[in-house]
Amino acid sequence: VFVTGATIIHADLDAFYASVEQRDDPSLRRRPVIVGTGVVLSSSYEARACGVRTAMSAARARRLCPAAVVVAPRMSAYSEASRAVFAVFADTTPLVEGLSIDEAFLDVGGLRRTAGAPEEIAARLRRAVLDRVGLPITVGLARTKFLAKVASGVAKPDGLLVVPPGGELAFLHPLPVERLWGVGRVTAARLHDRGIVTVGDLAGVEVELLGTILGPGAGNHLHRLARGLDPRPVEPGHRRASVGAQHALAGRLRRDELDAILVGLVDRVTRRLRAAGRTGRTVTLRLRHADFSRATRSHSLARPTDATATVLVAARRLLAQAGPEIDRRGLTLVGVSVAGLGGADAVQLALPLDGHDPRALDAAVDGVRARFGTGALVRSLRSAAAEDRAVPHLPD
DNA sequence: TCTGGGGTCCTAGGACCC
DNA sequence: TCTGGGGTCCTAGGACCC
Repeated sequence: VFVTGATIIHADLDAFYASVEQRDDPSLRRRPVIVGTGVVLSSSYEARACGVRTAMSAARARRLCPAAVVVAPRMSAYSEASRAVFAVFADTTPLVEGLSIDEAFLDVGGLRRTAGAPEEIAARLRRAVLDRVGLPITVGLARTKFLAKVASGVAKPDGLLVVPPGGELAFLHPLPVERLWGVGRVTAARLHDRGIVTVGDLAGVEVELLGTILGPGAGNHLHRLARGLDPRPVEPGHRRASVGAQHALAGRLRRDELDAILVGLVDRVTRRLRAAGRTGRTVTLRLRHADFSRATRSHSLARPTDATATVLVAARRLLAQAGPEIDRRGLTLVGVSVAGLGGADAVQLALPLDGHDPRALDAAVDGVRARFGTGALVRSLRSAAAEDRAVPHLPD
């Protein structure tokens, strides 16, 4: 058996949005802070002490915590803080896999000679994020991604927890099943019904029985996790697979108001696609009814697109298709997303290079990038590939 | 308790293909 | 005419995550 040390870090900023607010406004420090005026998007640990939780209505949060300061979210400030933190990650190791705006996996194996032991790297990373960005961050260190993630969850806030190799099951088995990544309200209730409360209980259940409770896929997955088995490597360069926007509605709307909202959503999504140099094929309309039931309608285009008009036509058709259901049940949320995204990687692979002067191609590519940015470069490469031309046209 | 906005992954049936 | 075995893609729903 080949035993390796714990080299995978899960780094997770504490109460991210609320911490950015406390960093930027000293009067908020050490006070309960709630971010979000409709529902709670994030809350400081001082607010959590009163029982405030994410996704709770802001009204209830105020009742629980009358002393709290409620602030409107500032998404651009959070994006900027996220970029700064990911820059610290990138200075630590090239093997960074972002999971969301405020968390990532880092593989620090192989850095022992240049950067020291993983424990030292982890401690230094926490200090660097605090010094350079001014935000508290919790780090879990373990042999697998899953265990590192569980460790950071247990160590929060402002903590560092190492799961020593060989000590994985002793760490894992006393924990409640809710700690497992992928066990939410529904799965936890199903497990509790059968007396499965801890991860150790879960590990003791036959995988076949677990399959009958949760379905074979989820049963197999959780059974492996409960025994500490998770071979997934840290994969840098993960790209998002969809781009969406949604809007919650208050009360009944006229048709033209609904269409105006739809246009706004499609515009937001396609702008973001174009800014990222991405295109997508599958347009999905997301609906929530007055009784909070949900529905989706989707359509796959013949070709990927980032064009507002193309996506809007598809979205309007899907909305018309859902019309009768909307009339019956009312509508409280509408969303549009585009998935099946292609990008630079796929385009580069599709470029025909045989028989062409690679220097001329490089010069053209560099020219587009320098003058028009990466997004325009990707689009021109894509159109070149689609028409089987080696050298992309420069955009107007 | 009364529910925002952004995502990921899995399952399952049906159409269609070889 | 009816049929096996293997596969992909599309659509819809649902659980889950931050």
